[in-house]
Formats: sequence, C-alpha cells, structure tokens
Amino acid sequence: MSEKTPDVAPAVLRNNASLFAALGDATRLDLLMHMTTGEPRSITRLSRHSALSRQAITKHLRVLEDAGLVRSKSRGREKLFGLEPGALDETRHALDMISKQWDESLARLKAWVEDPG
Amino acid sequence: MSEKTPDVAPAVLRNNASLFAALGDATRLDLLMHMTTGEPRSITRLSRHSALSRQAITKHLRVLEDAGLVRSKSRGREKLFGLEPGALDETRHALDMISKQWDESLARLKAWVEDPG
DNA sequence: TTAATATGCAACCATAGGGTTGCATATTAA
DNA sequence: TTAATATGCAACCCTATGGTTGCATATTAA
Repeated sequence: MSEKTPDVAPAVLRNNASLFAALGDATRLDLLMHMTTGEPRSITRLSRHSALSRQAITKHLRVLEDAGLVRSKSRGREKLFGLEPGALDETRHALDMISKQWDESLARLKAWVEDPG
Repeated sequence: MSEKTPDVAPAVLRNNASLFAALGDATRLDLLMHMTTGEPRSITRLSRHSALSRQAITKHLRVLEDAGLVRSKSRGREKLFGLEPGALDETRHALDMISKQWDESLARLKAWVEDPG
C-alpha cells in the first residue's frame, strides 16, 4: 500500500461474491427474467420454460433465494416465487463504486492503457 | 407468455452469465480491488496479497482475463495485469435494465409483496 | 374417496472449479 | 557464465455444482 490513493472500495465488493455467483448461471438468469414479468409463479410453471427437470429448477430457485434475489411464498400445494424488491440495489451500488475507482485508476494510467501491446 | 407485458430485457442478461460468474469469487474480487489502485502488477506481486499459491492466483487472473475484466501485457520475464477499461459498463447497464423491469413488475404486484407470509 | 397435481427429499453421477506441487523455460542480475 | 526470479505447464486432489431419477407426502379436483 504505497500508493497515493487511499484504499476506497474496500472489502465491500468482496461481500457480493455469493450474489454474483448466483447471477453467474444462464439458467438462473433466465429464471430471473421470466420472473421480471407478471405475477409470482409456481415451480412447475417456471419449469415449463426450460428443458431441465423440475428438480433442477427447484435447486436453482433455492440458490436465488439464498442469495436474496428471490422470495417465495407457499400457497396451497404450490410454492410461488417472485422477485425480492431492492435486491439488486446493493450490488449495483457496489459495481458503481468499483467502476468509479476503475475509471480514476485508468485515467492515471492512460499511457499504459493506450499502448498495451 | 400470456402476460400483458411484452418480454423486454430479453436474452441480454443471459449473455452476462460468464461475467457474473467471474465476479462470483471472493479471491477474484480481491484481485480486482487491488488492481483498482496503482499501476499494472505482476502475478508475483499480486500473489503477495494472498495466502494462496502463485499458481492459484494465475488461474484466477486467467478467469478474469477471459471474462474481459482484465488485460495483461508481458514485459520482460513478467506479465503485468491491469483493469480493462469499460469492462463493467455493459454489466452495469444490464443490471440497471433488469432492475428497472424489476421495479415496474413489483409496482404492479405491490399487494402480494406487502403481504408475503 | 379417489385420482391428479405440486412439491420435497434423498441417493447418485459426472464434470467443473479451486488448490497444490514439481519441473521446465525464459529473463535479468551478479 | 551463473544464479536468481517470473512464469508456464501438467498431473493430481478434493469438493462444489448442476442434473437425473424414484419415491413419499400434501393439496386440490373429480
């Protein structure tokens, strides 16, 4: 740490690892997108969009729920999944922060960046 | 697809899966944060911050590079890694998009959201 | 009551992911 | 030329992850 820049954007980002990991799967992103429209859906219904088994979808939904991206509610024999409000806010904020640091850092290193090879 | 809402925010997000996956690891987030300060660093230097072996760090750096988050340049016997400008922009944009959809969707379902359990 | 539907649970499988160590090779410093 | 430094490559290991199938159980519809 001998830089002139103080260590902003510290451990913050690190805490988002599991959230990013949850987003790091195409099937789960598909599920999220389907949920981005209309009312909460049952597991069976969400499974219809996919070629995967219901169990596979169930597991993915659990990952999303653990990551706090999704919330579930049991209604009768079915379990409805919907989006968790504000779940992405924190992550977006973290990304904005690091992105800002990024730009500042790069501005200082313009010369190297422009002649990388 | 019998909803009244058209399927916006389509495959876009899906394409970011590998990028999110790359961000979904604490070690890699640490590396990124270290790179967010100062000039490009060699593998050995980046390894010093961690308890992991140089090889482990090398692998992580490769993942970051494949995801387009980082760029490397060989200088003499060492390989320097630095941030890839604008790498996060696309992702941030995708997140903003889905987040917007999210909010709209949730607004429509306020009743359910307010009484989840 | 009976049949159909929606899940949950558990056992299993194969592969990808994260780490390590040892050895070879290219640069740079003495 | 020799020694030290920075990487690359490859073989292994163990565990997590993503999927499957079969069976049990709770609800709802006939």
